[in-house]
Amino acid sequence: MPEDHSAVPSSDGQSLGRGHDHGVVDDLHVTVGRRLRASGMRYSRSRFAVVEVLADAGRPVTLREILVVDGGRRLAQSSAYRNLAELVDVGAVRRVDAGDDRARFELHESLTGHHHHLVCDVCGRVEDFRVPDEFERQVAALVDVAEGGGFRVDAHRFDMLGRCADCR
Amino acid sequence: MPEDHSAVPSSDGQSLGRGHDHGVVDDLHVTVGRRLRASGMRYSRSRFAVVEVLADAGRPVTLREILVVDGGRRLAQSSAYRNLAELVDVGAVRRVDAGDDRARFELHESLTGHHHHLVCDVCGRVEDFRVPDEFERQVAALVDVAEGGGFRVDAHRFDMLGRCADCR
DNA sequence: CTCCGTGCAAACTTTTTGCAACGGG
DNA sequence: CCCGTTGCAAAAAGTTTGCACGGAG
Repeated sequence: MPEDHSAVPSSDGQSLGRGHDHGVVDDLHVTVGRRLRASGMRYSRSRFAVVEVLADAGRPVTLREILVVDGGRRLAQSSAYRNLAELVDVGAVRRVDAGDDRARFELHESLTGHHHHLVCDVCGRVEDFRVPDEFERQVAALVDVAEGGGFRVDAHRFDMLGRCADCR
Repeated sequence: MPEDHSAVPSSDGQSLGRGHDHGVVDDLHVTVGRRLRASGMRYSRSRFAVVEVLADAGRPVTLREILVVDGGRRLAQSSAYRNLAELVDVGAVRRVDAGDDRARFELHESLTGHHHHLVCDVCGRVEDFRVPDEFERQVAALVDVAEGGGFRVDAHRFDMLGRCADCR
């Protein structure tokens, strides 16, 4: 199921930053490969390419954007869907709901850090948005309230919806 | 576009509570009827039935749940989709994303009051969840941050994802 | 009488599945 | 060689649209 903000499903609790100069990307692939192999899967060229696209984008991307991977080589739709589902399963990718009909995907928070989203209602573009710790502490308090009511909270999502700078 | 937490699109800024004993439901229909007519539409039997289902549920419901309206009378799928789209347009209904493939709908916040959701990853059920004002004040602060970055915030959504009491 | 609203069926879009061929280890 | 992975095509699922009929105003 999509929208998983939970802790790392794998056992290698590594958390990688994004946007750094070097090394980090290698770590990313090492980590993803490890998680796949831990579930008996290979880190194939297609999967690698998918992860590259997600890492380069730095924001949730639609399936269509992912299809053009590996510098023009076109990945079969079915393979893309399968790869993404597998990457979601091993906790390397997260599915993001933007309110429209298109599925969007981003690297799992265990790889990029916890964040939220700004969703443009016009063009559908989704940008990452990090919030102060104080806010997350408030969220934690709400989690307690919900759990007191018998609901087991695994994750949360907080999105702002509106118009991005390009569409206003 | 779904997920509209914004202010009342219509001009009759009425806000109705839910779960009260009587009168309120009538007000609900009066308000919805007014908003439809303001856009040149009728409050037909089908639309009335759809609103009834949403009001009775008190939580976001799937299209399938809406199809069985009016005590067994089955509404055509196309009509349901059309009615819902129209009700969304006039600000009487809001579309809710639960992460699965099924569309869900609830009465607009201008009719039920601002709230958030508990989404069960297992059965897909969505429950309403109200949060303290203090939290919303924090949200307002974050809205300012986002707008400072050039993003015009129309609404926000905050959902907790996990397992409901029945599925844990 | 004039439109709006409805049902039915067909069309569309997005996602999933079956199957044979491919290829890494 | 074995078995995970891929591409292609077909199938499914959900949503939208075209069209003619029926009913409200």
